[in-house]
Amino acid sequence: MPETTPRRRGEYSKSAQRREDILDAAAAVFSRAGFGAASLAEIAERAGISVAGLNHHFATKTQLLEAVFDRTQRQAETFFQSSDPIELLRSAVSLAAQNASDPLATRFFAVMSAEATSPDHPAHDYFQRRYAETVEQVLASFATLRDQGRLRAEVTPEEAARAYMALSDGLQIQALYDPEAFSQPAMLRRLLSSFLTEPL
Amino acid sequence: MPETTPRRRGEYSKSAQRREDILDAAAAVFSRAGFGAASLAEIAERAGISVAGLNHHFATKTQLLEAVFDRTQRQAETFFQSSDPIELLRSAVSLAAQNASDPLATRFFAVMSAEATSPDHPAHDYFQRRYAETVEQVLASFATLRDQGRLRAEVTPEEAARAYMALSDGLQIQALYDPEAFSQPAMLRRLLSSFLTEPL
DNA sequence: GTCTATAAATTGATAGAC
DNA sequence: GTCTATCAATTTATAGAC
Repeated sequence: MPETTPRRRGEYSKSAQRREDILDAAAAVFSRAGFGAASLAEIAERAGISVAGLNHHFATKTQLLEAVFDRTQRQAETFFQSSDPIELLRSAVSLAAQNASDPLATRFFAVMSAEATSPDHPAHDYFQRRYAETVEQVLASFATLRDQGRLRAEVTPEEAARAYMALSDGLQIQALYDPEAFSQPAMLRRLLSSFLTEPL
Repeated sequence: MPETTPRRRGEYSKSAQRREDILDAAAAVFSRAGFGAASLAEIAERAGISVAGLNHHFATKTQLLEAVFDRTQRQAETFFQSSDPIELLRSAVSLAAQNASDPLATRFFAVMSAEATSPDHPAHDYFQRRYAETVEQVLASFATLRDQGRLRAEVTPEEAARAYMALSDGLQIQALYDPEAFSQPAMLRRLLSSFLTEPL
């Protein structure tokens, strides 16, 4: 990148790196304390910056939380792209494997999705929309499977969809309390298979 | 009760009622804010008492949280008493119905079980023990069902036990975001049935 | 962009009167 | 058993120097 560029060399990337550091620190503190009890002082300390410096990048605590969501959202978007329903279920199992290897991110979402059930929580609308969208998407996949005769007759597509989401959320909690007790992806794969006429 | 009793008439019951009021208020605030962000001032205000008066009944915030757990524990103990495994699963469905009618208590446990996955949370040991005990109990029931040939061969007792717990926890979150979308007990009953060789 | 200094409010908890 | 008054610590956010 030549020096004629308006932005001096390294300036942007250094600032962007600082932003990433802050978001890492914020995710860690939010996941442990929840939103309300998380302190900007601790986030700033973890990020190696002062509170005033932190407030320069993110003016308010809520904006900081939203920035953490935006980032993880961008990272997750690449995960569910296949249109083949079986492939999508396999992606879900892969996602469980990723969750098992990243307890911090797992706890962040577990804590936020629980406390954001309160209507006045800053992430309430985000999660309400997110759950509604996920139900729709997974439901569509199971509906396709049913039309192909690959869903067991005892289970409706909606039941399978809500069950998948509940199993995913619930197994993460269990794994956080006892990571050695079971394999999250293996358990999820076998339970999803129990809804199908063929193994996953 | 004659006046010669050391405890004056009505004194105990009034104090006990105040305690109940405080625990109600505490459960409401803890469920919305989590433990760390819950303020004693708000709890005291809801209970119609000063903060100092609150501290007279419960010396510390942690003791207050533990008292809320103790009470709900006592209330829930009467729920799972049957030794017949099918009856125990039916009790689980009834419990889901009760949860659906009490979103405040539901959110209290959802929020606490998520944030207590952090090892330094005041309720961490409580939930870790609670989850381990529940796995054991439900596992034993499904093992009995398997021995009786009432559990589908594709599902192991441990998978069924962890699935039940995950479904229970996960469906509660979904119901908190969209209470009208589905019937929690009906969904749980049908999903549990899908693990069995006979409808529940 | 990052800092020090500071504001204004709130925190959990205690002391002591009644 | 409940109160007022108070404590020291921490909270989010801002102002202004560099």
